[in-house]
Amino acid sequence: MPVVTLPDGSQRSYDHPVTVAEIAADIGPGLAKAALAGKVDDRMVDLSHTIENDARVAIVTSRDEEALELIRHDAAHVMAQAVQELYPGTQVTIGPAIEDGFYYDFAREEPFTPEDLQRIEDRMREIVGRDLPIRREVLSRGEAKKTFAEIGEHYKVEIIDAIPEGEEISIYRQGDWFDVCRGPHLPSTGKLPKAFKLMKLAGAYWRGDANNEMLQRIYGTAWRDKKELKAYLHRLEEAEKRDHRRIGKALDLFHTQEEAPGMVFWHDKGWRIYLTVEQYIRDKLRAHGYQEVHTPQVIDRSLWEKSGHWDKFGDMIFTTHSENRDYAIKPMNCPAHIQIYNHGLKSYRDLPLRLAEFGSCHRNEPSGTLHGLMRVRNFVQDDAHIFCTEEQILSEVKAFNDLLFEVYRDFGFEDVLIKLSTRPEKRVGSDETWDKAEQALEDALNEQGLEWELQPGEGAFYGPKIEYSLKDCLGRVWQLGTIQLDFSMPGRLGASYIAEDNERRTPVMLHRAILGSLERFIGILIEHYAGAMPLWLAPVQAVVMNITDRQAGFVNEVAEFLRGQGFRVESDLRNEKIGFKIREHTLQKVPYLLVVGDREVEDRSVAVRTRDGKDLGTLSLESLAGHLREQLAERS
RNA sequence: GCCACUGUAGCUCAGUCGGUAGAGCAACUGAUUCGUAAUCAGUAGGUCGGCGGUUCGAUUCCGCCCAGUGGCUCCA
Repeated sequence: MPVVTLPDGSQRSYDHPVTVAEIAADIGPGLAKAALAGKVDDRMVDLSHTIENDARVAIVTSRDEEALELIRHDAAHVMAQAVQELYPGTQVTIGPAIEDGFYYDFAREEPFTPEDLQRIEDRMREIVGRDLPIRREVLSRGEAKKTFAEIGEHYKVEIIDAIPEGEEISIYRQGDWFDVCRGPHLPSTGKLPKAFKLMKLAGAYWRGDANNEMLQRIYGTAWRDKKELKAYLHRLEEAEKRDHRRIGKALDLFHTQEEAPGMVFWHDKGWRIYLTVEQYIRDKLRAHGYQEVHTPQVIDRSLWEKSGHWDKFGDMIFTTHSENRDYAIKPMNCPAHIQIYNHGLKSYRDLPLRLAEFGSCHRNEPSGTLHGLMRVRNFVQDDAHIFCTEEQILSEVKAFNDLLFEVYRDFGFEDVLIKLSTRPEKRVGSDETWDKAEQALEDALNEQGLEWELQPGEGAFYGPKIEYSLKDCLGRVWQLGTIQLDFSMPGRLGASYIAEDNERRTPVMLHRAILGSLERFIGILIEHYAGAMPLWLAPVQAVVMNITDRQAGFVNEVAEFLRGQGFRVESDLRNEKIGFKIREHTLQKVPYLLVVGDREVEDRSVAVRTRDGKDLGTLSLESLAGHLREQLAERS
């Protein structure tokens, strides 16, 4: 008979199998009322779950983190019930809990409208009000399929078919409505907090396959109480204010327009950031033993046919035509770098050879994927290709990791997601080579104490890779850096070197980028800093402003002095109140606001204020320049 | 590319149940010279994303196209 161990270590023994609900009631009536589910040996179960053997048991209430997933999953069910009540004939498919909420995919001819969302939400509240008991039933595979086939739920039948043999098939019933589901669920719909909101409509392919029909997905968010919901909605609003597209417009950094979809018009201020980033990387690469090269934008189609890109990515390549020749606007730099490598005979003594380029690439990305600076059709990669021997892979990957993290840290990024992708089914190269390569990547990550995630089978056909990603302000993950081994292209394009034993060998090629695309990286930077760039990146580092016309001459003198020291400084001599100017330049996120009145002219100084509203007092020009230099060195 | 939504002044947005449109900020002009987040007054500014259709008349209704947004798929 079961002995139950509670989280505080206390034990209760029962002379009969007990349900989680009974245990909760046994502990106290308050807990019985608050109980939402149970956790038995760390597995979430329904309150009605019966415990027959000794186990560790915890009662899950709305105070527990685990309750969130439960609530969200239930919200999905309640939404599905509401939809089917309101729109008969709609089929349900799947509806999981996700980060911050839930969704459910429906199959229905007619599209849902934003007004429908309000109706559905209202009906959900009504269903919660009905306080329908939620009951679990186990069915045989045949029964389950028959049950859903009878009511015309064909997708559910497919789902049941996909459940592995031997696994229990359970359905959950609330009122007349039911769904196949592993559970667990709340004991009744009345336990679902009314802290949910339907957020948006979207299309989604059945089973995530673009060849399948498109379903209608409704996204919602759900929380333990109204306060949490409100906080979440507030967080979304705040995140929206950091959106790089919005800031890019407000700070006059760049724009895009219809005539050049997916391509960026960089304005003066945005381009200053761009050039600063580029120059920073250029210096780093030089210091780490890279050569910088530059290759043509337009290259004859025959080279892309040889490299294999024409066949594989033909529809993504922009082309142009002249005098009976077809050209590709280069979608990537690697074949061009191999052309440079191939000039002159290479010896093993030349390896590793590292060729870097700020390579402008054009790719005709599908229209639906474009997104501000994050996903564009014309972008510049901080690209480089390292030609080396198999033995050099490990040390090159390690050197790259060091360089990458050094760069990310300088830009203020600490939170990097790392993924290692290994051999896919369709691939080139021997298993032995893949073994060695994958091992080298893994060893490099482990030896450097980095946390990473394995993505088996996700590598390119030509080699395994590591990807480094950051999140944007809305939590969307964007890949920046990558290092990919390539066993295919050097051979295809005839790259070779003479080894120690005088044999001709094919080098391994490592494709690598730290920022990925400068466009995307700057997008991430803008969101990370909400437009308030650190001094070294700020397009305008300081604005000098006068209080009245009397100080105009000295303002110009100050601006000249600072520019002479290499700072990006502007002056604002407009006939406006000082408060007005301060406000404007603060909103423009200028790090230092330098005010000159009669007092400052008198002792040849400036009153220094930061964009955060901090008053640094009155400084002489020399001490101000010194302070700025310090801040630059700290990259703060 | 697929599904849904959106496209009105430089920006943010309102509006027209079909009779050629309005606010705030910005711009311009004038006054003001005022010490740390918005000085006052006036003026000007729009083929209502593009092309077609219905209509006496379309920014408004319908169709197609383009672009953007949110997802899905994709991302060498």
